[in-house]
Amino acid sequence: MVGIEEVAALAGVSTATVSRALRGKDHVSAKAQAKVEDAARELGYVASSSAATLATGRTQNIGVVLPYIDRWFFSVILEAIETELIDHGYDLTLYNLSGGEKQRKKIFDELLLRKRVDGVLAIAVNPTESELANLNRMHKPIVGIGGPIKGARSITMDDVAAGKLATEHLLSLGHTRIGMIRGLPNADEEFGQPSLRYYGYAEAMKKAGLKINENWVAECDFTIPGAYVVAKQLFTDVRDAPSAVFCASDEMAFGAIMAAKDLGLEVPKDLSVVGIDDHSLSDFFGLSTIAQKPADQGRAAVNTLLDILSMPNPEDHDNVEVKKEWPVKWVVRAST
Amino acid sequence: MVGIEEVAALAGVSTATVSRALRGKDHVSAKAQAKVEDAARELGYVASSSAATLATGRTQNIGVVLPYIDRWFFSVILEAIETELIDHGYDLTLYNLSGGEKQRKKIFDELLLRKRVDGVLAIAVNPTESELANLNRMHKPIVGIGGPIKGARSITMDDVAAGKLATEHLLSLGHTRIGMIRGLPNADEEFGQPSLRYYGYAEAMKKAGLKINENWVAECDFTIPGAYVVAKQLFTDVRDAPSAVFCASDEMAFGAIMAAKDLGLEVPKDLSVVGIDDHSLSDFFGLSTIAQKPADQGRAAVNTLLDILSMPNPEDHDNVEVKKEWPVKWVVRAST
DNA sequence: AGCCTTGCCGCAAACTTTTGCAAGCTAAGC
DNA sequence: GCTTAGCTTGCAAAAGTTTGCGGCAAGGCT
Repeated sequence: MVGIEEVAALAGVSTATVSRALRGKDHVSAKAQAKVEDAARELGYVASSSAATLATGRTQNIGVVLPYIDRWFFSVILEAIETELIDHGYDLTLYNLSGGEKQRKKIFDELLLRKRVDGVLAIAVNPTESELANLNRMHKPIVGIGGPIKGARSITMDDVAAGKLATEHLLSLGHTRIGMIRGLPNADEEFGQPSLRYYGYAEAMKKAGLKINENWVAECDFTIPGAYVVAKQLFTDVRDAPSAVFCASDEMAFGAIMAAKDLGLEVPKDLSVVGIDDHSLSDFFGLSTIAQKPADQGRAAVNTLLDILSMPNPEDHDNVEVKKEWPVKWVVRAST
Repeated sequence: MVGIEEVAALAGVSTATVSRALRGKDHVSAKAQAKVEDAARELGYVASSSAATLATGRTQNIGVVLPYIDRWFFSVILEAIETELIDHGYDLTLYNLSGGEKQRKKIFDELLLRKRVDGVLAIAVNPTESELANLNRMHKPIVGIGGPIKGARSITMDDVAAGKLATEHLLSLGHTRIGMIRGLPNADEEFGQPSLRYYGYAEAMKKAGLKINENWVAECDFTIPGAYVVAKQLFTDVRDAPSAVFCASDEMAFGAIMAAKDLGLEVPKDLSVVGIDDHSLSDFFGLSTIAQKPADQGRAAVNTLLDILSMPNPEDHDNVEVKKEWPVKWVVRAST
């Protein structure tokens, strides 16, 4: 293949000058610059990134670790991260944890340490202490999204506060018969979001002096069909049904709204529904919800990580703010 | 950082032996093997992939190019590809084309050519001749999914046949008043799926001796809300509404089903609906559809690409079957 | 005219691993 | 005991780029 030497020969300069010219470094005269650019274009030269990595120690590549891709939150965030990284001249290599414990071990103990990435973005993944120690040893900074990583920077919303906020919104509308559709507590979410959002709900109810009716709290996975089934049960109990329901995610709320419709209930006349996420379909369903803007979170995480990487000496890394609490925003629509 | 020399020193062998032992190559005695493994473990050594790439010319990394991530077809396929690649010891680096023409040029003319990937998987992306020529020049094989790439291997379903099949299903049920919700013809899909599926519909109608009623063909984007709006119009025209509708995608079909419900129509009594995809929610909606199994397509594409890469001399690459027509499968549920 | 400064450029080392080749060792066969 | 075959091992070159350092040229100043 055509290497830097061929370009140097054609341009009549040394490889050092070619390297400097092509990366826009100082100390290259305008005419040398032009000659090199012409030669490179003519030969169709592009530098080998492995050789560049070897020489510089920088890969210009970020590893992204996440448990799912085919879910709203994750795919939105991934798309945003990818675009932001490309804009900054970085590549993205993807590690999906869906392959179980063995695969996770391989990813953390080998793949991320092989000088293939400069840093790591962990989305809703909580590294163990030893995983974190390994990354530290290799000077690979990590930034978390969707859950606070102990000892690392992370961008994450306060799930308890969000649950509380959503519930208080319903309370402020005068509701007292408030139910909740929450995630399965044993779901393999690494940070226990299913429970956190429930705690917020419980807290708000308690503060308002209301007791929680256990018949009004249902558990299911974070999907439309899951919520549809439990919601139908929840609303069927005519003599004692909630007048409002807080769903731990927007997709659950969609299921709840569809269930209500199928039972002949009108939203919000007979039933108010709120969710958390501001999913792309929430507008369509007229769902009042708490926006967590995953794309913005993703971009913020990228920039935090790139800030860390731009610090020349690793000991400065700790000067970066350890935890950014992500602001959430109310979006009130027709469902309340 | 700890390199291969430290390991060699600790194990009391040469770096050559360390390299061979750690990669399970022949000609290493059992005791040397053990010593090396112990030393490597003790030092926490993992080989630098850039140095390995430089020496071998193989990156063990595949570039995946796609236009969207946050869409059902793409996220499902991506998840499947990632898992399959990891299983085969490959990494995946992701290139998202959402950044416009400039970004696309950068990706094809630089990023993919830098010896950072061994091959390319293009999902619903149709490379130009010059993009393809560049990849060829660099001996980077490419395999396409979701559309036939001229001059390269691809895994793709026959969209015309699928459209025909779906329409014939409705015909076989006795329907004659068959409408279609199709994609916008100017949508920036690279292979014109929106039109292809319509052609299949048109063909089937013609074959059955039926004329297409232009009032029964609506255009919208490939989303639930988009289809909901046009479906509502389609079904409202009481004196002359279709009795069945073929939707170019399952998500459109969901929108159509919801619109029908909101108009008080019963599916399938008053209206039959079919889609294409077998989306994860299709079961929930009881939608009859044509399954295209994107995860299987993704895995098949990975294996095709890896087959090509395993051939020692590039001229053999052409012996790989040029185009695999992907089989589609009927899934009949309650909507017809 | 000579000296100094400034700016440009090239030499060569360095980054870390893989692998062809040759050499060394062991064991078996005569 | 010697030869030979065959396995194991080490040496050193090679992969392609970046970059510190020193050299050189040109231009300005005295």
